[in-house]
Amino acid sequence: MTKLKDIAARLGLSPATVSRALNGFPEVNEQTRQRVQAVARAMNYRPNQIAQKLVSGRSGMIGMILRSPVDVATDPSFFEVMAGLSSRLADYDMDLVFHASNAEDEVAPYRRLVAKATLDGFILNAPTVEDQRIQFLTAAGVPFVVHGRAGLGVPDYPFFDIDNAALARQSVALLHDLGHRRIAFLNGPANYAYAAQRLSGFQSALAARGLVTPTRFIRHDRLAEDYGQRAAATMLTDTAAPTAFLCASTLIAAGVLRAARKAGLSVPGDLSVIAHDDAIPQFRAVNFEPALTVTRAPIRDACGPLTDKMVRLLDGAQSSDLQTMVTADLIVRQSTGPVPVGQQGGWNETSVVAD
Amino acid sequence: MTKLKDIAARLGLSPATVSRALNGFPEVNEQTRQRVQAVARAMNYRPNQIAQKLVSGRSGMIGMILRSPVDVATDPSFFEVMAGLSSRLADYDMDLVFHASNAEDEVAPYRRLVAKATLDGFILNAPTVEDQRIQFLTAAGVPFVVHGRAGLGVPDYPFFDIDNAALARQSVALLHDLGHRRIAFLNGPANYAYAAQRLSGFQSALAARGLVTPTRFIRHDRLAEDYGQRAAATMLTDTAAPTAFLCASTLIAAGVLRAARKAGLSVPGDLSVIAHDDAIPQFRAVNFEPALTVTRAPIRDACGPLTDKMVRLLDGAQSSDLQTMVTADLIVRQSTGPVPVGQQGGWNETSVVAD
DNA sequence: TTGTAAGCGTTATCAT
DNA sequence: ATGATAACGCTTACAA
Repeated sequence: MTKLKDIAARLGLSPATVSRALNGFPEVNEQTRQRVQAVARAMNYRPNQIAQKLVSGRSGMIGMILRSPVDVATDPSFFEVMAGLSSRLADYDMDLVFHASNAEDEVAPYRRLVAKATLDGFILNAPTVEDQRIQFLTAAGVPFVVHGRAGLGVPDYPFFDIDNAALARQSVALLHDLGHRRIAFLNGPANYAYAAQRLSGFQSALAARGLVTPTRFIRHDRLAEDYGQRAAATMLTDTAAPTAFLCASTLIAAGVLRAARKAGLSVPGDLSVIAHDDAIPQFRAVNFEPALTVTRAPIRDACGPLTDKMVRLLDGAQSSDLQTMVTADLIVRQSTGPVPVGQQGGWNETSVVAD
Repeated sequence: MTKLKDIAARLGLSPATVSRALNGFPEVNEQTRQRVQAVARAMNYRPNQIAQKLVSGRSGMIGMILRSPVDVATDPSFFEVMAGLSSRLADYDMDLVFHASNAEDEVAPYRRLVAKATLDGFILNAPTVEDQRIQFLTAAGVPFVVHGRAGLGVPDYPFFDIDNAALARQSVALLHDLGHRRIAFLNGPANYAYAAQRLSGFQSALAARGLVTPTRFIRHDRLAEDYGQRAAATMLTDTAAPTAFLCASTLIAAGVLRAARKAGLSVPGDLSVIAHDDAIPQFRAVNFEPALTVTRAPIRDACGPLTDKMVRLLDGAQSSDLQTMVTADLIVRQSTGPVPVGQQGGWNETSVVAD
């Protein structure tokens, strides 16, 4: 391993000058800089990050912790996000450190890693409504950035999120404009913040239009195909069955389409289906039969912003300057259409009570 | 952050003594050690890993690189393994650094990270028959440990693997003893070493018993349910259909069971199914209907050994002392039974040629 | 514009 | 049994 001293010796310079030349300090002679850079390249010099870290006080390592059984099952995007983050961090010569927590205590690994003080910060995924990790890290004064956000309002930490409430509202608006009055909602697990946010948007959009959806037509579960199928199958047997389904993911929508097919219902003739699409490569909504109408916000778009926020946070930026909320695109395809004739009636308060 | 100097000052000792006391050097007075440890705990002292690393020349970081689209689809165990490894490494105060490579050049991230010289070594997953990464790291002289192994023989690097050839032989033996003569093999992707090894074991076991399986009954594809279903459905229409299926994973077996059901065949009455079971929580072979006969080797059992090997390798152990091959357990359940009467005939060479 | 020297927090080599 | 002191490879005042 060539070090600063070696290349200094080779050029008859001091290590300090070499360091300055390599790090773009303005005062060094342009000639010397050229020579230094040339020799550095020739000797295949790489700064020793450990040494750099010792003096800078930073480790250049960002932690990301998987909630072990939970995330794998509920968050198919986890991988995608990790891959994106690691490559973005690499642009800053930073690394992503991976750990896993078990169900018993999701905060434990944070406690351990914070105590070791080896990491510069954490990136959190899939926050829950009252996220323990956020509370711990806030109290500990450790820098972190959240992919998503807890609660319904604007929190006081850096985050990147899509406007989940708006996305539900957009979907309801589209369906309502098509004449639908009985809209079911197959949401994600209730403890996740995004699900709470979407539910809130869904409810407020309904209320604004004088609609109502009985609680038996609002479900919370893992983003899986069989959930979609089973829930839809059940709901479609109802005497006042939904004419439209809003799905938390394309996977769930796939299940709904399957249930519709089995029930002999055509989409969008008899039934409209809309979903939120995280644009995960495995499940391309365009390829659905029929092509799926979606709200779309590619999850990989979050990686760049999250990384930038992390870096800026470590450089001392204010949390309030590191908050981004993007709105999802509404892409109308073939799975949504006008409400079938004779199905224009809505649910009413009594059916809510009756539930 | 309390440092060595602080606690030394507090006790009127030198940092050196404190370091020795904390690191269990035999020469320090037992009294002093007690005092030092007490104060260290009281002051909540944590050694600065960066500083330790600078002097030791080690980073304490092990790299693991995901082959981006490929691994996610083909290797559902990747997560499980990463989680296991990270927690085992934590026992040694080491961390797992995650990166992702894209399809274009799977070696690129290794090149980059090796150049940075930040990591102590790499753990490789799912080696292919002629693994580029192994070739590169070997040439570069960088420590690595492989989960699995390339090729059919014993390589010259540290690895932990199951005996894939033996596993295929065990399965064939069981089926053959039950009278089966027409055994199909739904293997994993052909480029993976484990698939090549299993194929080799499969072929040799057949040969040893004077059996033959035409190539159209040996398939290679992703470990997915629909692969199992489609392949089985096709094969079962053959005039000399297989009486038994050997599947590379429980997922594939699930597909085969589905195909059998659709074809009106009972398992194990009309058809026997055996699979290899990596014991991934999502797909519990016991819960299959009927419960699946499997060769079983929990993938998480590899994490401890892999970590130990890595640590010992870094401590200078010989590669040849760091090679483990375990045999899978054969667990006979309800999906295998005697060959149906009238189906005892085997395939012959001509049907191979005819293929 | 460049060099000298101190320091980041440890561990290891000498002394004592 | 303990203490000085010198590393580890780099950055950064401060001097020149």
